[in-house]
Amino acid sequence: MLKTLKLYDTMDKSLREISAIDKKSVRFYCCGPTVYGPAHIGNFRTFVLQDIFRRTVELSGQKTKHVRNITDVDDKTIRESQASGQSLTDFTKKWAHQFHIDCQKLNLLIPDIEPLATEHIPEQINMIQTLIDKGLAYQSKDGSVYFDVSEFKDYGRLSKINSRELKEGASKGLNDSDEYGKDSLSDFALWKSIKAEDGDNFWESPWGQGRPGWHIECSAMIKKHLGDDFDLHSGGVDLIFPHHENEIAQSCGSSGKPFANHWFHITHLMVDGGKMSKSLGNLYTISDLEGRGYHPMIVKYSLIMGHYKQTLNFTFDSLNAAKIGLDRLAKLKSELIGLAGSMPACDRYKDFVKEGPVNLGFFNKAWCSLLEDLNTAKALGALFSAVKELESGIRGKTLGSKEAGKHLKGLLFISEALGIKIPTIEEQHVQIPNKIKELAKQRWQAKMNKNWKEADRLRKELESSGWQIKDLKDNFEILPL
RNA sequence: GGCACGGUAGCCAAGUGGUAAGGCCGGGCUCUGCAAAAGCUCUAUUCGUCGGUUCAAUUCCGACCCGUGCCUCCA
Repeated sequence: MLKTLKLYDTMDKSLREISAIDKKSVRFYCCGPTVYGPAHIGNFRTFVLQDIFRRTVELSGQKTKHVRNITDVDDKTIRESQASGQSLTDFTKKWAHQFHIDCQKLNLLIPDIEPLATEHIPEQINMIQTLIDKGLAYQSKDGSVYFDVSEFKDYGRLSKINSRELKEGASKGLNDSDEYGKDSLSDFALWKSIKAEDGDNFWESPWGQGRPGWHIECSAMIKKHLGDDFDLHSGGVDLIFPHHENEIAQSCGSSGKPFANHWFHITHLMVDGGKMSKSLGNLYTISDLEGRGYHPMIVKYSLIMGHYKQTLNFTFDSLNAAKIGLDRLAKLKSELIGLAGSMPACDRYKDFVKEGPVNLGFFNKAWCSLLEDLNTAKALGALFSAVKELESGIRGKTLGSKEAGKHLKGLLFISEALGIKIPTIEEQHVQIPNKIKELAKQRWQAKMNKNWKEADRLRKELESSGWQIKDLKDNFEILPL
């Protein structure tokens, strides 16, 4: 019998089991990126956790339906596309493509559906019309449409904010209520009437030309692809208010039915103990870190070193720790393969989904940690306790071939659950130029002749070319520095 | 001001009403022409501060100090 994932629910403030409402598949929605530039590692912390959520659910034996949108129209995409001289479509396509490349580098599973906001304008208009018909929304003089928060009693339930506090908010003067003519400060835009600076970026609607508000995009896409009520909705903590609160108001308001059954929010990433921001120069993208020599898998590893409900402090020290940790896993994997004689028949994500978490051996504790509120930090701790055991078993030659095979499978299972690709030593092997090989051979000769001076000189020369020599018992290895 | 979360070794980070996972760094030792690698091993009497409850608190309660997030379009 398989165990089920228990996950914290922002709405209930408690751990709840994940199970499909329709008994068939866990339908979940992730607020995806707004494509106006490259996503940074903070964004990816969220996407990585959503990916691990899906993997854990699937590996524990449940099917999923994964929808993650792309927001390809909003103030920023319009502004930036104009600045770049490209059409909104060309511009957002470019950045959506970059996003997909980064996702692939991070070994994220591809969602079943990845809807674009601009391809769901009719659905959004329909929902807005329903809200107007139900008396939950109104049109202002300029043709914009607003949600009337005072008409929706449950408003603030997710974010635990009541309407009075909203009005007393400390974000003085930052709203554009004057510009758009809202009745109340807490009302939010469903449809924004066209403004001069929008250029060609507008759609026809019953209320004139304009474009949808941010929140309605998600509500409409969820309704279309997942239905009125579905299993889980997720995103970064900053989306709790107002984005998700507003989605609830729109969706429940228009359908009269429940919305997401479970809310999963991932806490922000910090850099060197502080907030990430462009102005501080501590906002990193996957490409930035690749440029500094950190493989995306190292970045991914460092993003799961803490529990998702906790702010995680990203530092280069932790990146280096991640790199070394990954190397250690790679070495163990190679050694286990060697001992077992072959890779297990079942070694890919799909195989594991079919087979489930059986015979995890030492890795069982790590898997259980994931089932306990996706505790990746604890899982990593348990993973390395297992690594330690196996390393000592390998050294002491107490680990048999059959045992090695079993543990290898456990290791592969847990790395699939985390979505961490462990390269084998062989896979890590890099092309060594012939010139370097020749120099290394010469150094070995010199060493054999006990010509230490010459051997050291050659090693220095190799090092200055970026290669390191590691002497073994009766031969040597060449490694990149 | 309101709401929420957090402060655990040099760094990152789990955890629990009964006396602190794991990783990185660092130290010692073995090995070694040297170096690296590899192996062995050590590293928080203590969990922001001060009180309270308790046989027992880092873990529960209160106060305070510090940090972080959100408070209308930021993952």
